[in-house]
Amino acid sequence: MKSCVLHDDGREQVAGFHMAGDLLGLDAIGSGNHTCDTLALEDTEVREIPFASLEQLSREMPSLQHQLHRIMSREIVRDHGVMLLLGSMSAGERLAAFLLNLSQRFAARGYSPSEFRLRMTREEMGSYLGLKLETVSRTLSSFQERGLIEVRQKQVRIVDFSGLKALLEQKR
Amino acid sequence: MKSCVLHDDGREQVAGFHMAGDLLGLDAIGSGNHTCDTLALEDTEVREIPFASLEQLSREMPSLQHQLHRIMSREIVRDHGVMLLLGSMSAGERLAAFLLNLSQRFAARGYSPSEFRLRMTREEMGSYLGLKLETVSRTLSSFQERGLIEVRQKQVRIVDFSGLKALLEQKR
DNA sequence: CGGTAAATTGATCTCCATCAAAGATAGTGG
DNA sequence: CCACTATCTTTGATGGAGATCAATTTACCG
Repeated sequence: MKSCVLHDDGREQVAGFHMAGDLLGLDAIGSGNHTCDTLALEDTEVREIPFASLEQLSREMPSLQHQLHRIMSREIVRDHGVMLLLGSMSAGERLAAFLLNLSQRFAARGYSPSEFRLRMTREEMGSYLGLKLETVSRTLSSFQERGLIEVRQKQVRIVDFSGLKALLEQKR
Repeated sequence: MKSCVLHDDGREQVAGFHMAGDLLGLDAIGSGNHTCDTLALEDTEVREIPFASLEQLSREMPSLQHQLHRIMSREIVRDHGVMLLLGSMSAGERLAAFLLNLSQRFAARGYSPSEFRLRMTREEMGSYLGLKLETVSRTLSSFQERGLIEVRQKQVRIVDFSGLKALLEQKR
């Protein structure tokens, strides 16, 4: 699924992509309404948890309470990572970070870390990474030319993990 | 105060500026260690709240529990706003948004919304906004030429609020 | 009042956005 | 089953916003 924040003026940006098991909607607790729209990119099963019950339960179960706080905290840390990405990385670095992140998350769910199908369009990736779809496409092509990955439309295979990681660590 | 996330490779980015009454450090709950360094930009009084006691107390006081969740949720929403800014706004829009945000926060604390002193350097602003210090300086100068603000080093006076807001709403 | 850090301003360059067009893919209906 | 259409992707050519490099100027502090 993808979550989009939308600006007053109509501009919108993908704030995150979600996979099986992810908890989402935490943004609504503060004000009562959601600041994101979330859209499924493929058939998806969703479980709704009323936040009031979660709060009540977590009062009785300290471990649940703590777990909830961990999840919210992680979301904040994740967002900081994205801010770093958007604020100080080049197109290539952004794509490399994105692919490695996806790879990790697929692996955590028991799928192959090296071969997967992108569920989102180039435009959605670009929106998330602060790039235009053409730049996303070009950068992926260049990765392929350099032997880092193989792309064919939405199908991706990571060939050279350390090469991708090197893209992120070289600067300074 | 300013909070900086630092990347493995040494790059760092300002993740936020804090003012009196702000709660900070929420990023550490997940992993146990802080992913941000926070640095005071002027003499500051800080109160430490052990998170364990906060959790315990909030189990006994549902209103406190809810308040805590609101604060964490707001932090997430705020970060999404910054992501939108970094991902899809021009230098001028970023600066305008930044100044208006500061203005609001000063006003909320009983200070003048139109005249204040920037506590951070141009470089720190730039780091937060994903810009270089020269661009920050140039953009502020251009705002002044256009009669939107008056700047003299760190001292800022907002002359034309609606003009600044218009910068944010024009697109699309 | 000298020394250092910060800010301003100018000149040039680079990366990515933009504009444009051609391929690829999937879904639809005859 | 296949033409037809809409959407997505790739690739090329060009332009522009902001980065980078560089030189002053201004403020701050002991």
